[in-house]
Amino acid sequence: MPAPQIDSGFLAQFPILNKLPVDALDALAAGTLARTFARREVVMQKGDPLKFLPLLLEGRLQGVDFTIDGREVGMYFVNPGEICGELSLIDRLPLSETIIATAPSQLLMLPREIVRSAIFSHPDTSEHLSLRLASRLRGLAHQRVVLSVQSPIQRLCAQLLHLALSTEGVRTSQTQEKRGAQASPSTPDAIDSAPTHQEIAIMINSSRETVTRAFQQLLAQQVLRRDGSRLIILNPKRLKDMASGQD
Amino acid sequence: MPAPQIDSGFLAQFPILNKLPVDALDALAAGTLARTFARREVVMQKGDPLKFLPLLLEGRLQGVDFTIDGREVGMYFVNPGEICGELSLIDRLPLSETIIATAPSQLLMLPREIVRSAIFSHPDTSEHLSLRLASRLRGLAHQRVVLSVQSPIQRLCAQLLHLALSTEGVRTSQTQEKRGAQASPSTPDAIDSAPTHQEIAIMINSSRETVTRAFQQLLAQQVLRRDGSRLIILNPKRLKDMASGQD
DNA sequence: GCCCGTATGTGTTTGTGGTCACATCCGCCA
DNA sequence: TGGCGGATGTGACCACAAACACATACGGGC
Repeated sequence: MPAPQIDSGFLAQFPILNKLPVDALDALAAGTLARTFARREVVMQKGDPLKFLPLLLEGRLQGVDFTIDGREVGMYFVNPGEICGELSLIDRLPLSETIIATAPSQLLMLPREIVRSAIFSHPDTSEHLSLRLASRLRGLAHQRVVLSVQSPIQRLCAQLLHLALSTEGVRTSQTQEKRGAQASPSTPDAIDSAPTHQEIAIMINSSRETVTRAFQQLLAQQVLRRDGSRLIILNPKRLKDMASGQD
Repeated sequence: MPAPQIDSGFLAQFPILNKLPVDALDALAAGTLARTFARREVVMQKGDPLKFLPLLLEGRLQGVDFTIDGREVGMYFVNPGEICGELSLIDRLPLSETIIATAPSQLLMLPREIVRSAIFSHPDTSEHLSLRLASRLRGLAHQRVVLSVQSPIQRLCAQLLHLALSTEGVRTSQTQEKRGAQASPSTPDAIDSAPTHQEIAIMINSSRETVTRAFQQLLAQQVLRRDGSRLIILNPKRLKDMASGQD
C-alpha cells in the first residue's frame, strides 16, 4: 500500500469517522500523520497519556500487558480499519496496555483533541464509539470465558476461530460499505499473516511449546494447513467441535 | 433496610442518575419497582433481552457465564449503588451473562426505555455512562492480567484486594455525596458478607478446594481472620506482597 | 545464494492443581 | 433444640502443561 493521500475523502471510508461532516474531516486530516511501524515496534506504551489516536491501515497490532512477575499477557488484536486506545480517548486516563506491532504496519495518527471533540460533538459518531466500546466489552467477556476452558487445545481452537472471523471481516468488507444480509456463509477459511505461536500463547494463557504441539495435532488431523504466513482452515466444522471439547 | 420510598429524591442519590432533572426522575420513579431476591436467585438470564435496568440497593450480585462444557465462570461482582446490564442498555443486544444474587438482595428495577432515553438525552448522564463502561473495561482488563498469574494463591490475594477495595468504597461513601481528597488512607481492612469459596473460585479460574487451601494458608499466616461472614484483613501489606508473588 | 536471527519442533522432567472422595462444621429453619 | 443442607476442610492420586534444553526450519536482507 503506497502512502495514501490523507484527505477528508480518505478518512471518510472508516466506519468510526464516516458520519462526520466534511469540514470536521478536513480539520482532522490536517493534523493527521501517517506512520510506519516495523514488526515488534512499540506503538504506544502502557501508562503513557494518549497523544494520538492510532487507526490501523495495514498490518496487525496487539495490545499486551505484563503480570507483576514479568509474564507477557495478550489482551487483543487490532485489525486493519480499527482504532485502538479509544478507552483513553474517552476517560482521558493513561493507556491501560502497551500496543505492539506484530507485523509491519501502516497507521494513521489522528490528533487526539480534534478527534475527541469531533466525535463527541456529533451524536452519530459518539454513539458509534459507545457501540464500539460495548463490542470490545463483549469481546473481552467472551475471551474471559475461553480462558476458563481447561484444555489448551480448546482454547487454541476458540482463538483461531475468533481470528479467522475478525480477519475475514477485514477481507470481505474491505472497501465496500456494507453488503446486505447475504453476508459470508459463515465459512471462515483462512487467517492471513498468522500471529506467531508465542503471540497466540499469551492470548490463551499457554506456553509457546504447548501451542506448537497443539498446532501439530491440528495439522496432523487435516484441520489446518500452513501456506507461508497464511493459515488455511481445511475443516471449520471440526475446528468448532474441538473448540467445544469434542475430540 | 425497609422498603424505601421510591421518588425522585431517592433516585437522585445514585451517581448514575444524580445529574438528571427532577421531572425525568419523577417519570423514572413512576415506572420503577423494588424487588427482593433470595440468595442464588437469578436476576436476569444470559441471552434474554433487557427488560429492566437493575440497580442494587443492598446485597451482592455476580455476573456469571458458562463454558461450552458447563463450567461456571465468574465475570464480576456488583456492589450496592451499582447498576448492571448497562451493556445491553447501550447496544440493545441480549444480556451477555447471567446475573445471580450471591446474597439476599434488594434492588430497583428501572424501566428500560425510560432510563435509556433519559440518560441519552442528557449529556452529563450519557458521559457518566460512557465513563462507567470505560471503567468496566479497565476492570476486566485488570482481571484478565490477574488470570495470567500462574499461582492460584496470587490470584486469590489479588481478588481479595479487589473485593476489599470495592466494598470499602461502598461503606465509606454510603450516603455522603463525596468526601474530598482525604479519601480513606488506603487501608482496606475487611470484606462484609464474603463470597463463598466456590464463588471466588470461578472468578479466579481455580477449583473450590484450591481456594479453601489457599485460605487456610492465609489464616495460618495471620493475614486474614474470619468473623462470621465478615473477612478481616489483618495484614494488608503482606496480602499485597503475596499478590505480587513475594511469598 | 548464504547467513543469521527468529520461529518452530520435540524430548524429558517435574511440580502442581484438578478431581474424587470423604469428614466436619456452621447456620438456619422447623 | 435437633436436624438438614450447604459450606468448608483435607487426603490421595494423577493427568498434564510449564519449564528447560536442544535441534531444525524458515525467511528476509545482503
